[in-house]
Amino acid sequence: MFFTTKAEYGVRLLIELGRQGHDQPVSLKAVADGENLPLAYLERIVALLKRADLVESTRGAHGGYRLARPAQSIAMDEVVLALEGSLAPMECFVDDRNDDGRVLCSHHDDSGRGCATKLLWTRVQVGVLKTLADTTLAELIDFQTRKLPRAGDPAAPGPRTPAPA
Amino acid sequence: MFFTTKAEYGVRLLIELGRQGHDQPVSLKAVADGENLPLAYLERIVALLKRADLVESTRGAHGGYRLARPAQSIAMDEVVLALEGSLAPMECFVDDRNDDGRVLCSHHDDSGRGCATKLLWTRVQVGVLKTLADTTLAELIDFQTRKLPRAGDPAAPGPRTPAPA
DNA sequence: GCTATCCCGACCTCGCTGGTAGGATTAGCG
DNA sequence: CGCTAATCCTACCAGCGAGGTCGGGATAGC
Repeated sequence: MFFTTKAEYGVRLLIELGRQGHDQPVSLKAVADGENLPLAYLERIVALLKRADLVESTRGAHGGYRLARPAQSIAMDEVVLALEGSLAPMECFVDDRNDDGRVLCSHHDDSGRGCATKLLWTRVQVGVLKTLADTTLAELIDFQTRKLPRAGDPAAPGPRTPAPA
Repeated sequence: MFFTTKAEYGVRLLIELGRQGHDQPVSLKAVADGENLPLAYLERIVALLKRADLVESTRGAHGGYRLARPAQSIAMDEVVLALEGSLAPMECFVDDRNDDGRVLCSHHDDSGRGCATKLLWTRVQVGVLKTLADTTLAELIDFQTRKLPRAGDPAAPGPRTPAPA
């Protein structure tokens, strides 16, 4: 299991924000109802996105959230990093403070020499980061709206519709 | 955290087996001592590798394990899959039986339509699988022996050595 | 038969995930 | 000026899987 539900819920939240325009904020309750997610949990998730400056909020009645930048310029590596905290494939990748004597991997005690597994995990990590960085939020929004024509829109029967903006 | 210590320990075990020849089996105790890993835990890990036909065992005194195939033909996707069980980036990827009403993701209830996150996770999964499949055990063994000249071998000072073998 | 080794299942502890509870603050609106 | 809808914040909790231990059984060399 690579990612937790934080990433799943957070990405779906961003997609919902992106589907609405930037003109008016969207309340978390609306997203929670629409996506069938627990509201209280969503609150904690959106806080992560706000701290990463991916969304901005408006408090008070009729407040809510909206994207802080256009969806085209939001890459998923930034999103997942904000939601999951890190993308280390192995525990020893998180940081260097392995003060206690536990020998989870030889990356430290070997002092860099001959750690073959680190080569492998690094390759995987770089690949994942690249995959995420190559996917923008706009791409996901487009993928979704292309298939879900906004709940009650008898036109556009097939996936061949040219997306008339 | 993508992978658990099972993958880490299992890969290091395979590397140790590969560094020894195929002529005589290597006991788990030797590996556990050399890599400083808990023996009892290693036993359970090697069982996974054996079930996947990646190693073969010899029981009794002076028994042990050895690679079931040459290291060149062992790709890491097979190894990691055997050790971790699956490589699903998200819980709903594990299998399709989501009988209970939990709404972890919309992949199911949406019946395939409009699930943008699935697009993202699929991309990541495919990328990881490809990265792992492109790395063979022989490559890791080579990387390791090139830097650790078998504990007391003043030749081969730099990484430029042409790996005689 | 002794010992080294593989084999197997039960058990345990701990941290994290996923979520809830309850409130404080802020702002539109009549 | 309240009321209400919303963001914000902190503490709490249950379940589960990771990581490991333990004890014992089977098997083969000497």
